[in-house]
Amino acid sequence: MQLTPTEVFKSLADDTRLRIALLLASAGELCVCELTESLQASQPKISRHLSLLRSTGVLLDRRQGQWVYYRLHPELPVWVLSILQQTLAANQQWLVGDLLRLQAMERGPLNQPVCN
Amino acid sequence: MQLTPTEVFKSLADDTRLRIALLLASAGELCVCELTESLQASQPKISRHLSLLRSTGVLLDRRQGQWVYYRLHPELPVWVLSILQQTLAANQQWLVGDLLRLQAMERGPLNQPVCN
DNA sequence: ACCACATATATGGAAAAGTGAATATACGGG
DNA sequence: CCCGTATATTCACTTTTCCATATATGTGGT
Repeated sequence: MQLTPTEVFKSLADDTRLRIALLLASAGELCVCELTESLQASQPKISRHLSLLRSTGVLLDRRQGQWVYYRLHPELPVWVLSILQQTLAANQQWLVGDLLRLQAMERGPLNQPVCN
Repeated sequence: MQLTPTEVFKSLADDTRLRIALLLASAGELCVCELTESLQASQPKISRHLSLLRSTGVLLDRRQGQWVYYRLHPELPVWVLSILQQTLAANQQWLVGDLLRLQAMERGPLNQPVCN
């Protein structure tokens, strides 16, 4: 994963993608339907942005049953993690709506997401 | 200066602009001709990117005689400064060529730039 | 006033990014 | 095997971004 600085910033230079990355930095792991609900965006839109973040190596996905879970790539360079956390810490207000909608989704048994 | 996280990342999501920002984070203040030489780019190209960074509030300019000096905006939110410094520290290799060309430009008397 | 240099802006075109709508694929359950 | 749900991809389109070239503005020196 040869992630140049410009590639990193390009990856995060979109409202949807930045919110996704910060939500994952905050929550650890989320499935597509949780992100779709939290960000109030169409499913294809979320999926396309996830695909981009995955292909640049920022995110890692994991399929479990019907759901696909995304998280920050565990081998993300430390400085990238660091800027994500700095951005998250300094902009909680900007994310608060998304986080509230996320909390409002109760998880089912076995901690599985409940998607509509 | 209401700088949303997305605006910040968009501002830095270009090779030329990111290099400019990191060079300024490293050197403090540089004039346009120093940036042009350091980045080996055309003057209009540098100027356009500087204009963008200035209009988003990331950079501040100061005219002195024939030269216009740019620096990071002194009222830049701390988290933005922080991510710039993290990015700089972790990617010195990526900038080394630009920095060398910068050093190679001797400044004249009164610490004024020597263009060309 | 003119000239040389530094910097900024305008113009036009090419490439890339972002989007909704439709469709495709994958999985689990009956 | 068929169906419903979750996710991914394709298509057609619009918007944005980036660039090179040309031109304009501003400054200092002669």
